[in-house]
Amino acid sequence: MPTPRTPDPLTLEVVDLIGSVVARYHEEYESAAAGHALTGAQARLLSLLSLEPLPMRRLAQRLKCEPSNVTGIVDRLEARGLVERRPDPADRRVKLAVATEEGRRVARSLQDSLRFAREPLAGLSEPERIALRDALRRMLAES
Amino acid sequence: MPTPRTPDPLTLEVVDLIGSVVARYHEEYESAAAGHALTGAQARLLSLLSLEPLPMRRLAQRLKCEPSNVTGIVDRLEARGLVERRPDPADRRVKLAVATEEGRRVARSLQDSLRFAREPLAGLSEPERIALRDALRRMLAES
DNA sequence: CTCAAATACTTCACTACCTGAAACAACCAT
DNA sequence: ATGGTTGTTTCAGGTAGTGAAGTATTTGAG
Repeated sequence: MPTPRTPDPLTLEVVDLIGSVVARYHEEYESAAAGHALTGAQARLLSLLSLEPLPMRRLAQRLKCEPSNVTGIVDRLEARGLVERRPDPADRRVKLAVATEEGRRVARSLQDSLRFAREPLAGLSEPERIALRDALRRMLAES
Repeated sequence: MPTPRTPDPLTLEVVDLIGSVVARYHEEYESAAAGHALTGAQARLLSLLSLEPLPMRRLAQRLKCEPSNVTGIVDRLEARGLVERRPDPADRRVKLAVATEEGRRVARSLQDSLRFAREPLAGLSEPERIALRDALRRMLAES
């Protein structure tokens, strides 16, 4: 019901800039993933697992997709020795996906190559970064 | 070669917030597209065509993918009457993809439902929006 | 305790997306 | 004229994603 008619040019420009940031972020993420012979989906899943093991079902929730889809992505990562399936001692229905040593190394290296929004941010002064942080926080607040 | 070791917590938080904005933007874009029975790729292509007809090759460049991929996406949009292929009078090799009347209507409706970064922006004052714009501009400047 | 419902995962069939190679037509420069 | 280049399509092959059906396990109601 809000969504003012005829948004002002300033707002339009900011929306456009955000679109550019999104596009740029994606490009860099995909290319960083490709640099490790991973697809975007594989990279996202592996990053999650580098923090902690997760049941397939939780992975699906985090990735906002169906569990049947996660099966395939984990299959492919498992075939490359980056991830393992382990039984959950507490519930024999669930399988924990856990990153292998190699998987964690790849995930770490991936993070390191994600320089976007680290380099560009270097061009901003501290007060500017604070202002940016606050603006982003407020944009995300109203969900 | 820059990429300072041990980035400060403020920078890390901003990077994280940008990640959230990107995720949110994508969710909303995909769901707006799905609301019109379009996939994300179809929606992006149709949006481009709603501005001007484009040769297949240009579409591939804009979408950053291979021309052979564009063929399929245009095929599916054409099957639904949202896009047409027209010969380019100036060069008989090229085919112009042009949005039909219906296609332009769908594209317009899609834009309207893309309220992200319009609603959230409403929470920011004008000086804040200007600061945000400048920060984004500078982030994108150094490519 | 028992057994029916719910939960976790996988498999299958299907569609979309995406790439790279090969084919074909049309253009263009020599 | 003709050989190289360009624009598009087709094809094979692989990943991503959904939804339905199937199996195993857990849980809860009686």
